[in-house]
This record gives sequence, C-alpha cells and structure tokens, in this order.
Amino acid sequence: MATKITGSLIDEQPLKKKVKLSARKNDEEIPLSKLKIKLKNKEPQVQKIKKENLKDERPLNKLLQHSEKTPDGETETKIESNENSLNIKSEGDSEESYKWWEEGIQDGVKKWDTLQHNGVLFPPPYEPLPSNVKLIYDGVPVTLPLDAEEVAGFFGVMINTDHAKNPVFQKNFFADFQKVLKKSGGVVEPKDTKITVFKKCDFSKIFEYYESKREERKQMSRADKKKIKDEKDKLEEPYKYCILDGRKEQVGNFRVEPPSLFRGRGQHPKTGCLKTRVFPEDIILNLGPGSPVPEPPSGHQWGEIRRDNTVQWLAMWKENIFNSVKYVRFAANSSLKGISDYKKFEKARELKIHIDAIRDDYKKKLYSKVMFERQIAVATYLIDVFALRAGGEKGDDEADTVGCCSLRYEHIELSEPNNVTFDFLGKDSIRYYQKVEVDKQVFKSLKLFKKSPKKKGDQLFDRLDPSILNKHLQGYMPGLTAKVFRTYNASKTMQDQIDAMDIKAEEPVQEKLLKYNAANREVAILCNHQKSVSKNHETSMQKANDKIQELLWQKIRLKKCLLQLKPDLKKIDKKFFAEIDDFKKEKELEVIEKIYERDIVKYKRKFTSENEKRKEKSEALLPDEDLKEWLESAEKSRADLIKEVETGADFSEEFMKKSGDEEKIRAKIKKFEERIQVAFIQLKDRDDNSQVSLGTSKINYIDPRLSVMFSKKFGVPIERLFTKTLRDKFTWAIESADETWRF
DNA sequence: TTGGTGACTTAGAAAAAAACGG
DNA sequence: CCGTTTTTTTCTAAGTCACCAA
Repeated sequence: MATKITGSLIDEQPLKKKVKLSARKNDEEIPLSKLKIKLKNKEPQVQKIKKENLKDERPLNKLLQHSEKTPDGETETKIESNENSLNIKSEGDSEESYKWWEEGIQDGVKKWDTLQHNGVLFPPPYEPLPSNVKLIYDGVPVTLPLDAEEVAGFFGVMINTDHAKNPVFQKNFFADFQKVLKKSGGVVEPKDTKITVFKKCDFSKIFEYYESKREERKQMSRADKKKIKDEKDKLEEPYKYCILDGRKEQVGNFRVEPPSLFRGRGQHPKTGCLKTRVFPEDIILNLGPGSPVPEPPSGHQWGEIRRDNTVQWLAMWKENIFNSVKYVRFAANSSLKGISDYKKFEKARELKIHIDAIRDDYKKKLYSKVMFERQIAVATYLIDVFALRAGGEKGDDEADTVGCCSLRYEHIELSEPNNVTFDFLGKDSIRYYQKVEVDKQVFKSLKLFKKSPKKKGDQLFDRLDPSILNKHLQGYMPGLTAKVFRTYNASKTMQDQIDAMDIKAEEPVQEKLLKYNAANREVAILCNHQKSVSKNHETSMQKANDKIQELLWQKIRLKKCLLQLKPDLKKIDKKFFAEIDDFKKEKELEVIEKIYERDIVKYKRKFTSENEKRKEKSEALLPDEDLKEWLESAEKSRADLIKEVETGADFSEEFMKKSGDEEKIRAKIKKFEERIQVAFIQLKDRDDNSQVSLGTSKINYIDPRLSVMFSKKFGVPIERLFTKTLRDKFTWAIESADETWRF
C-alpha cells in the first residue's frame, strides 16, 4: 500500500521525478510530496548539516557571473549541477514532472540545503543641509548637530502632510527629536539655545529646501534621470539575487529600512516616533552551511552570522520602536514562497471536504448551554459567514483595532428580530461597517453576550482568544485556523462567481475583463479590502460623465442630421428618433458650455506652454493676439452651436456634406452608441472600485488557479488578469491549471 | 494559563513607471 | 512629445499563529 512507503524508499527516489498533481479524493494514493512532509516532521528540529551538502564556496559574485542575458532580456543562470543537490533540474528532467511547488515546507524543519547571498543594502548616509538652511527656533535660525538635523529634516520634509498635523505625531516626534539633540550635545549655534517648545519650531526653510530638491529632480532631463536610475540599479544588482539550493532566486526587500519617523496607521500611540538607523552591527545574516560571509561595509562588523536552514529569511534586525523583528526575505516569485502559497490554497481546498460538517456542528452548538461552547460556535459562525479575522489581543502601544475574538460590547448593535450592525476598526484601522441579518440563534447568543453586567469596553467573547479558537478548529481538520476560512470563502466566492458567468466567446475582451473584475470585487467586499478614495475621484467622475453627455449629444446631433436629410424617416421609426426630444435644449446648451470651457483652458494652456518653450530658446514670444484669435474661434464655434440649438436642427451644408449619406450616418450613430455603452460601463466600474481595493484579494485570497482557469476558459490573456510580478509569483498556478480546474 | 517572541502572511499608502490624450 | 492620469511596484506596517518558558 502506498501508505506503507518507508523513508528509505523516498530517499532512493528523487522527489522531483515522482510527484503527481495531488488529487484530493480519499481513495487516491497519497502523493509523495505529502509523504515527504510526514517524513520531515519526524526529523530532528534542525537538521545536521551533512558534509556532502557543503556546496560551492566561491563568493556569490563569482557564482552570479554565470548569469547571462538571453536575447529577450530574461536572466538565466548557469550553475554547474551538483550531484547531491536535490533541487537542480538535471538533463532529461521533463518540465511537467517537476512540480516544485508541491514540495513540503514546514515550520521548524529543514527548508533548504544551501544558501548564498551578498547581505543587505544599506540606505545612503545622511546628507547634511546646506549651511543656509536651518531650523528656526523662536525666530532664530539654529545650527543643529547632524544627528538632530537629520531628525528635524524627517519632520520638515513632511510638514504639508496629515501626519505632521497630528498632535500625537508631533508629540512623539518632538520627544525623540529632543532626545537625539540632547545626546548629540545640544544646539551648536547659538550655543545655549534650549529647544523645549514644539510650537516655536519653524521647519519651513527645511521644507522648502527639500521641495526645491524634489522640483530639481523632476526637471532633470530624460537622460540624466536614466543615468541616476542606472547607477541605482548597478548598486542594487549584487543584492537582488541569492543562490538557494543551486538555483538563482530573487531576494525581496534586500534594502535595510532607512531611518524615518514611524507612520502608524489610524490612531496609533507611537506614530511619529523616530525609527533609528540600522547598522551592520544590528544585523544577523542567515547563510547556508559553508557559504562565504559577505563583506560588511568597511569599518563595520555584522551583528551575527547564523546558519539556520529551518527558516526562510536571509537577514534580520530588531527595530527600535517595538523591538520587533524585521526580516530580509525571498521575493514573492521564489520557490519557497511559491510552495507556501500552494500549500495555503491546498489547505483551503481541504476545508471544502469538511465545511458542511463544520457548519452543522457550529449550528448545533449555537444551542449549547455551555457558555464556552456557545461562544466558540458564534465566533466560528462570524468568521465563516462574514470573513472576520481571528482578532488577537493588542497592547496599549498599538492602535485599538479588533477582530472576531477581540470584539467588544460597543462594536455590535442588535436590533430585533435578527439584525446586527458591526462597526469597528479592523486591521490597518480600516472600518468594518455592515448591517446584516444573522441566524436567529446567533442573534440570541449575541444578545446574551451583551447582557448585563457587561458594558461598554467589555469583551463580547470573554472565554475566547485566537489560540483557543484555533485549537478547537484543529479538531475539525488538521491545520485548520481562523484565517483558512477567509481564504476558503474568498476563493469559493470567486469560483461561484465564475460559475455564474454568462460570457460569450465573441464578447470583447474588455467586457470579459469587467466581469472578472466584478467577481474580484465581490471577494474584496467580502474581505473588506478598502482603499482611500483618491482626492480627484470626484472630478474625474464628473469629467467622465461630461464626456458621456457629449457623446450622447453628438449622437443626437447625428440623428437630427439624418432627419434633415430624410424627414420621412421620423414616421417610419419613431422609437429610433424619440431620444431627440428626450435630450432637452438646456442639456444641449450645458454640453456646449462644457466644450467651450474646455477649449478655453486648452488654448490658454497651449499659449503659455508654447511661450515658455520659446522663452527658453530665447525666441520671439507669440503675440497676445494669437491667443485672442484662438479664444475667438472657440467663442465662434460656441455661438454657432447655440444658434443651431436655438433654431432647431438646421445644419450647415458643410456639416451635412461631411456627415455623408444615410448609411454613413447610421454607421456613425452605431459607433457612438457603442462608445457610449463602453464609457458608461467603465464609469460605473471605476466608481464601484473607488473605495474597494481589488489587489489584496487577488494577491492573497483568490486561488490563482481560478484566474488561470478563467483565462483559459474564456480566452482572456493571462496578462490582462495578472501583472508581470503577479505572473512571476503565480507561475505554479499558471503551469498547473487548465480551463476545467476547480477550487 | 499566560505572556513573550519569532516567523511568517496580509495590508493600504506612496513612489515609480507606463499609458493616455491633446 | 509632454503633462496628466492610471496602473504597477515598492515599502513597511499590521496582522496571524506556533512555540516556548515560567
């Protein structure tokens, strides 16, 4: 039996040759990749590094030199194969048979054999302000020690932002600024100045300086910009890649975070605190066994060299504000990330098998007399139905946000018979505000959880926390946690949406795409993924709407034109011409005004920009008469149009000639109709999307194989669904799913 | 049983790049 | 071609969850 395969058998058979796409039915044999995981679980926590696993010890740059640019610009690495290496593809290894994403990675066990990289890229050192740019304190320009000046600069550069207007931000910044100032010896000049009152600080000179620098950069020529970009790329090059188990893989955030003022989300108690500069001494590098240690920046030492192959980070340091760990990790397109991603979605698919039983069970337990059980049941219900997060406990030094387990009395409002209004701040202080109907028994239970003596500020689920809840969920299915429900329900929603789609092959891709986005949007709404509306959303909507009105008007005009040509048509096809009367005179005039306004702006802009160009080349400027002439022509066409409207359809001979015969006009009308239709749908799509962020669910929740399936089923190029980065991240999905794939 | 911490995924804002339109 | 708008990528904050020690 397949289940009796022993460890030694697995060792004899290279993993890559054997794996099959795992089928999910009970009667199927367990794929080797799964067995491998079981085996790994029994292995010691940190594997002893076998001598033969010690790989190429040449410095990384030597190894990377083997990289060559192929004609299409893609980088390909040629690294000599090593017999002991499990992961290098060897000759004759057919593409299909090696599905690396099915390999097992587990916490606490070996994740790789060898790893080489060049360490991390540090941000450039602080560039002092010119001597004439100073913080002004109490009306007096002060010279600060460089360390303090840098911090003042962090604030100065952002005084026009909302952050800088936030009193908490100001307070935290100022406290840290004072600390740095004190530590670095106080104000240099005038010597005994004490900076004690935030309000007396005037950062405007610093702000202006950085603003001018920014402007300078913007004004740079194309070539200069490119030069700077190239230099930056060259600097980054060595850090972009690492070699993992003999393969060249991309590193994600190889750049150490530069010092800055912490920008917490929402009402964060620590916002504005100084995030201090990270030095090589703060950094722990993680390398493969025997891999050479990258050279630290001159005059410095690495904090520690670790060789831990049970984790997937390349470097880490502790950040000063919360003393939490920051990692340098692999990029999203790396194999390890791909494997985890694949496993995440497979775990969510596994839930499919159990979901009915789980729902039956929690519905039953909604009636439990035991408070603990009742709370578990209700929490599971909320997580399942409304896709709430687990909701761990948070500290006083964090923003007050909640998830399911940490919901408090004030976060839900109940109204008979079974309506619940959720109103709370979730992750990233994004508001979750929903009026919903819930199961009757859930409603009763929630009422019970809010019953006296509970009051504002008290926990709704006083017997729960995420670890208790998750422990309970494991009982349903191994590896089941609260977050699996979010993945499951998101992907399930997408699958259902795709199933319900009515898409015809001949439909334009654009429209298919809109339907995909609509489905995507359903998921995003379920997960409450939001974005702040862009500040010019309103105007851009207005603009798009004006555009549609204009198109509509042009269509009407053509219809009138048609009537002028053949007045008899009106009687024959009343319906076709009915909308002429619907489009009222005032509306026409409005459109004409809009066109006129637009023209005016256009001409004025053209005039000034043309003159600026001429000024630069010291040529003669355009005379004001030119502008006047242009404006007059705009005026004239407006007057003509108004006359046209006032007198009823009475088009000039010229216009009639341009319009052509009946057939031609009808064709034009049809074109306009199409354009109006498309513009209208796109407007609506954009408006619907204005507060909803589709990206997060696409990247993290919707099984990418669903998108691949959609792409193949409806003939929409995958490029239209996934950006380049996303295609790289989801190669595993693109290579494994076809048009029949189901979540 | 709690509390801390380490390692990982998920998140929206902001910056950068690409596409658009006149 | 150039300024503007839209899309994509980068950045790093903010979650989840497992594990460990007391």
